Amino acid sequence: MVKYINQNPVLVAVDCIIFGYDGEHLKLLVIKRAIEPVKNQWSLMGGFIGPGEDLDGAAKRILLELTGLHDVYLEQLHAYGQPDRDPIERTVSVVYFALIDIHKYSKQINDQYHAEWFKLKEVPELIFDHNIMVKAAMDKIRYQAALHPILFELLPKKFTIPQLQNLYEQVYDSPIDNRNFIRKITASGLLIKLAEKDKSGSRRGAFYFKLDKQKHKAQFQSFLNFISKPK
Amino acid sequence: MVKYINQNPVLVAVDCIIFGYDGEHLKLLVIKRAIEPVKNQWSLMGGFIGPGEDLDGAAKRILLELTGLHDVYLEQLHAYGQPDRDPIERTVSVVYFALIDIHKYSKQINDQYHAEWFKLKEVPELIFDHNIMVKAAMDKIRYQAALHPILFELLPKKFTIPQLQNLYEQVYDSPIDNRNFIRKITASGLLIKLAEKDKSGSRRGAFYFKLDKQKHKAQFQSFLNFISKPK
DNA sequence: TCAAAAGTGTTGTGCATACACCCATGC
DNA sequence: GCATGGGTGTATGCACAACACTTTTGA
Repeated sequence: MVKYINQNPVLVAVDCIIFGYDGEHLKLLVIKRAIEPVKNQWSLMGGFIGPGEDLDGAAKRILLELTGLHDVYLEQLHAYGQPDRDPIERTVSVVYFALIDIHKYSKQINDQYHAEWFKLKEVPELIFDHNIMVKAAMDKIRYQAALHPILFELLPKKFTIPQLQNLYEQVYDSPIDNRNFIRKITASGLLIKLAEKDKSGSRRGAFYFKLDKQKHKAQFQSFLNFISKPK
Repeated sequence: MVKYINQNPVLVAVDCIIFGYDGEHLKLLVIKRAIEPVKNQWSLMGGFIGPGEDLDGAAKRILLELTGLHDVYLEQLHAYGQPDRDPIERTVSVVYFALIDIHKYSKQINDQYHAEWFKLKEVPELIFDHNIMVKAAMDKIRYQAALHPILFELLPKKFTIPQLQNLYEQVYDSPIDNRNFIRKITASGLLIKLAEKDKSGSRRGAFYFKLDKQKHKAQFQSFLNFISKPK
């Protein structure tokens, strides 16, 4: 079989930055690395691409392995290729980020990885360039969420407006005026009010809403301006 | 030296999508591929990453080889990893797009590649998945240009408002109201009017402007809304 | 004087912001 | 009855879109 001559093959890994939201805090799922080097240090979940597997496929596989979840919101973030980013062997990493409904994740699925959720502000030191990747992912999510309704991917089927608002406040790490917030959200027409209330957070209870999936899909590409523009 | 076991190294290439604007049309620079397979077919300019070279570095090198230009606007677009995208050998391609001032490009620089500029609408069939990459790059540029002043990268130091407007019209393939356009542009404060006029396009002549580089840098990250929102 | 492109203002509308109080309920 | 969080309305200003005519000047 013919090959390109004089080229150095390298390893290609896919790493996944997995975000979740428990109703209070935005969280990141990281694992204790199982192999040398830096075994047992905190790391993003990742793996090498298999033969016959494309990048998206590898990301889905890795996510499935760790979380047991299919059909997750997954987006390619960036490729990292510093020659020395992995001290053992040259490895180019293609990084994806995922937004999952944390309630669908069950710790039992795969305990071999010693996975743990950390609040975003309390994420420990990660191996290699993984901290940089996480920062880039947060920047991208803030950018995207300001224009497109991606944060719903983090919520369960039923959620309340206060939960949603808190999520935005977590992502942007700043308070939001709730009258204006509600107006924007309702104006977008993305939510369907349910009869049921969540009474866990207050005496009065907050109405549950669900996402109008048709509209969500239809409006995903248009610019929605959920977030006040920074002056 | 220790290595990861049981992994298949693959080739990693960097391909560059190079845009230029000649004052009339948005154009793409492609080359006639020099090596088998599909030798002599139209292709993006690319190359394999060298040892000791990171991805951005490889992109810069490739761009320099073809155009002779340093300090070009260059942005990573996406990584492509379909197992069979290159029929010879598994190759993951990390794609960058570049916006250059076409006047700085001189064909003499490097004629071995048989490079040619094509109007965007007349780009020929390219090898492998390169057409898909170009489409993705255009989508991204439209997205970016609607919010951030990136298109100035395509213009020479001195340019006229009609040129600039035509560039936006090329990118979005639709006419723009020039009163509203001028208002937005001047309101942004990004342009500095020069005394000189370009008399080549009309009897009356159009004033040259240059970019206020301070403001351009400062405002690059903020949302500018240059383009009317699609309803 | 005419053709061809450059340049210029106004108005209406909708959207974003700022801001403070009442509501419902369980204890 | 009171404490806690949920929910609601209005006034103001700004930014955008729609729209047509005058200016300049070389031929």
